[in-house]
Amino acid sequence: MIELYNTLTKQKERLVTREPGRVAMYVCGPTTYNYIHLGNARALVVFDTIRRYLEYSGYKVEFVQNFTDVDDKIIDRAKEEGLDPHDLARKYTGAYFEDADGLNVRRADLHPKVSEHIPEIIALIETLIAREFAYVAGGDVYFSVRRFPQYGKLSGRRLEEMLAGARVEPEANKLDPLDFALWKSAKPGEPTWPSPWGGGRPGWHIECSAMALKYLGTNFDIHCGGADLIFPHHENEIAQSEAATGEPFARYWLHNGFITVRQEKMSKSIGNVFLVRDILRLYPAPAVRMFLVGTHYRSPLDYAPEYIEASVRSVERLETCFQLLTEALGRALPGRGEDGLLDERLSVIESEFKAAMDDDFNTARALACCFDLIREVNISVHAAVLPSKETLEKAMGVFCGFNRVLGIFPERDGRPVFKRRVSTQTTLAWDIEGAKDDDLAMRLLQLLITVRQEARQKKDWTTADRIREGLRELGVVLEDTPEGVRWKRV
RNA sequence: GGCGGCAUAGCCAAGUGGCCAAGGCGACGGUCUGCAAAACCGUUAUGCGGCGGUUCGAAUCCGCCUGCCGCCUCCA
Repeated sequence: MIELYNTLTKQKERLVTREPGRVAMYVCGPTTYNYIHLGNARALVVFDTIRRYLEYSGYKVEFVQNFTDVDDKIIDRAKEEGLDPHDLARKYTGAYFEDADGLNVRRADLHPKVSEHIPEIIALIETLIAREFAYVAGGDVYFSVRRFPQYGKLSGRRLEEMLAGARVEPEANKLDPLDFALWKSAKPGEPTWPSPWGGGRPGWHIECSAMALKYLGTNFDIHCGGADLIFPHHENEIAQSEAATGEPFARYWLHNGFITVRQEKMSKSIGNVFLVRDILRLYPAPAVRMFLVGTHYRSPLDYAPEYIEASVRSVERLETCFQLLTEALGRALPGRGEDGLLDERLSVIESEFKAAMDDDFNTARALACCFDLIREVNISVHAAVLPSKETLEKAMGVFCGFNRVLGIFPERDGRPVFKRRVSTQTTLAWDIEGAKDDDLAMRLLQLLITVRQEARQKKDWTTADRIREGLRELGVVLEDTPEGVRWKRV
C-alpha cells in the first residue's frame, strides 16, 4: 500500500488511483531556454524514481512531461544568442535529453510542447471566457481569480493576503491585480499565433492545463513539480482547469524540495548555478544519481562537490558486489549449497525496501536496504561453501529490482551496466560497454598479469609489485583472489 | 508584512511517543593477504539547536527562544 504526501491536503494519503492498476502522471517539465541545472535534475530524478517505483509495484503508468518552448525567457535568451526563439527552444530541448539521459532518467511516454498545442490552448481559453471565468482586455485575456472561490486551496493562501504582498503589480488591462494572463498579445518581432483575440501567445500557466487535460483527462492521478511551482503556477492550473471543466483537475500533488549550494539558494546572481552537464563531466553519473536519491524528495538538499565524492565510493561498492555475485553465479550449483540465512534475509530486505518506498517514496531508507543487500551478498559469496544457484539468482533479482527503481545504473536486459572496465576469471573483459575482447591493450594487460603471476609463483615480489604499481599508475588496479587475478580500471 | 520549511555523530542522512537513535562517507583497531586490494568484523551521538511544558515514557507532541532557508505572479 503506497502512501504519498499530497500538497493539496497537507498530509500523507493512501494512493487510490482513478482507475485500478493505472496511474496517470503529469510533470511540469523544463522551459527550454538554457541547459538544465542541478535543481532541475533533482526534480527529474525524483519523479523518474517515483514513476519507476509505481511500475515496480505493478501499476501501469502513463507519464507525461511537457516542454515549455514558448515563453518570455526564451524570447529574451534568443535575443542574447542571436537565434530565432523556435530554434533556441529546439537547441535546448535536445540538450535536455542529453542531460536527462546522462542521469538515466527515462523518457516520458509523451513529451508535448506548447508550440504544438496552441489550438487546444485557445479552445480552453474560449471555454473559460464562455463560462465567464475569463475576460478579454485589449489583445490580452485574463483569468478572473475572484470568480473561482477555491483559489488558494493548494498553496494555503487567501486573496487578502496576496493583495497585501508587495509584488502584486497591476497591469493596465487587468480588472483586478490578482488576475493572471491566459493569452498575451504579441509585441512586434515576438513569436505569434492567430487567435480570436488577435495575434499573441499563451500565458505561462494555461499550457499545462491544456496539455494535461488533453492527454490525461480530468481528475488524473498525480501532478508533480518543484516546490516553487505551488504558487502561482499550480494554483493557477487548478483554477483554470476546474473552472473550465467543473471537475477536479488532479488527485495528488507532489512537490520536491529545493537544492541549495553550501546553504545558499542556487541563483545566477550569486553565481552558484551548477549545470548538469558540468557535473557529469566531473563525476560518474551513478554517483550523482545516488546523491540525489540519498535525501527524501521533500527535504531540502544541500549541494557541495564533496557530497558527491562520498557517493562515488558507495557506487563502487555496488559495482563490486554485482561483480562478485556474477562470478559466484558462475560457480554455484543448482539445488546444492549452504544457503545459511541468505534466502530469508533477501526476503526481509526486499520487504523493507518496499515498505520504505511505500512510505512516501523514502529513497533514503530504500538506499539503506541496498547496503544491507550488499553486505549479505558479500558475506555469502565469500563463504567456504556457496549458496545454491537458486538463492544467488534470487539475490541477483533483488539487486536488479532495486536498481530498476532507483536508477543508479543504466540497464540492459534488466541488468545494470557499468562504464568502468572490470574483469572476472571467466571472461577477460566483463560486461564492458563497447569494449572489444581482442583489443591490443587487453592482450597486453593479460600478458602482464600472466608474467606477474609467474613472478609471484617464484616469490619474486619485487617484480610482482613493480607490475602492480606500474599498472596502478596507468589506472588499472589488480586484486589477487583465491580464484585468480581480478582487475578493474579506475 | 503574510505563508511555509529546516536544525540528529567529523561530514551526508533516516527516524515524528516506548527494544542499545537506520544507513552511507571518513577515521581508528582487527580478520584475510607474501604485501596489498576487495570483502568481512569491531569502535566512532547516555544524546537528537537552546529553555520550559504535557506524559509512566519524547529526537518524536505543545509553548517560547536562537540560527538557517524558501514562497508571495521569472524560478525545479
